[in-house]
Amino acid sequence: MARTKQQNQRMRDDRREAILSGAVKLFATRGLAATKVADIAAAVGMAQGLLYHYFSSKEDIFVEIVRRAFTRLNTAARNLERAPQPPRDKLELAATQILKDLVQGEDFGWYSTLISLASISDAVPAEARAMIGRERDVSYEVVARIVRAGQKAGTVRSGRAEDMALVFWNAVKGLALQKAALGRDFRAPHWSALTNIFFDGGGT
Amino acid sequence: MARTKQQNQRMRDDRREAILSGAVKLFATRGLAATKVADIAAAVGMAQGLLYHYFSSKEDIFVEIVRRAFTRLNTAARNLERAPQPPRDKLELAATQILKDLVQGEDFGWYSTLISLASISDAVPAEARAMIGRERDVSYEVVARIVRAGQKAGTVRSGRAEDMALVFWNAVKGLALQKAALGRDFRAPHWSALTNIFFDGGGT
DNA sequence: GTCTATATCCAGATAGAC
DNA sequence: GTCTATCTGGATATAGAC
Repeated sequence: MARTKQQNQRMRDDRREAILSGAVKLFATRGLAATKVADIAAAVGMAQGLLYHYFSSKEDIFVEIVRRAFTRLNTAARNLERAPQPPRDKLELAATQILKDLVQGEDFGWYSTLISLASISDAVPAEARAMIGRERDVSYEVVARIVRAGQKAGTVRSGRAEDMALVFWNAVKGLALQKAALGRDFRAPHWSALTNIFFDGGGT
Repeated sequence: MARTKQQNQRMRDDRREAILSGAVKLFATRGLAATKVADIAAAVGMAQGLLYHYFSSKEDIFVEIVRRAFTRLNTAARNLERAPQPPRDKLELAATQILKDLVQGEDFGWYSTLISLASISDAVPAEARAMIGRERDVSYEVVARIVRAGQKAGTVRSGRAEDMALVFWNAVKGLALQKAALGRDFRAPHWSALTNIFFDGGGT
């Protein structure tokens, strides 16, 4: 008997999913322009033309991935903010978690890298640019608020909270790029080298 | 009377120079693939075809710029290492100088961004890849050595020197990307947010 | 040295058979 | 839904006049 509408929709979604997740790494390592739709098709194992049954263009795929990247990153940031720990522990948790994701080759590094690339390029679809403009600051602000709370509690060093958040996220961004460049040769720093930005005292 | 060989060579070099410096910003903001030679020609104000009298291909221009980027960056790093200041002052000097270059829109940010992009992309000329492999570590090692000297002198916090160098340069790399993305909207952090990586105590 | 015009190639997107 | 074959546009690189 025929499949239901829901099942068909589900299969279609799964296929779109496969395309998206195959394309992330390609876009992150080569950029939008240098990634050929033939490469994406090869990565997911389908014919080139078939991609166009799921997405209307290469740029469409790209925009969808940028959307997804921000959704995940900003959701993670907001979850961190709502977590029960005291501010200092939240910052340590963020650092250790990010570093762990990075060495384990989870999505985080690819998404971060993709956003970094998309942010600087003029050669990116307008819709992606607009999204970046809207979502860009969320995670910076989350960390800055945690820092301020920690300063009030006396567990985070003094100084401009925004600046610390800026340096922290940019260090993370840089490390994600580094990981993308070096692959398995990447050696992550100890988490304390990152939290040094926030805390006095105690080395490794 | 006719120009001398030297004069002709000089004029040719100047022209090459103009092409290179026009192309840096384009490559850094759009990447190799998305930068058209027509864009470069427009930026320097010459006809598209004329570029090929000075460089044999777009990739050739790219490789030359990567070479130049490393030359400048690594020279600056080595000069820092040889400077007369004590280690702690060298690290402060590096942070303040880099941040100053970044806000003033000097070359540093573009070169840094270009190397970041070129490092992750598989879609880059083999010669550039090879150069990156050779030159990549120089500035990390310089900073790590300064950190170790500072630790010996008791002016830099304890912890793995390599990790601090890694976090420092990746924060710088991230900030350069941020500057590339935001342009004149970029607000640099206070230098102390960067040197927090190395030093205990005293916020801004 | 500099330009305009063009050959050539390659990649995105489409058509149409199965 | 999936494939192969093809159309089409655009960008690199070259040719050739001035």
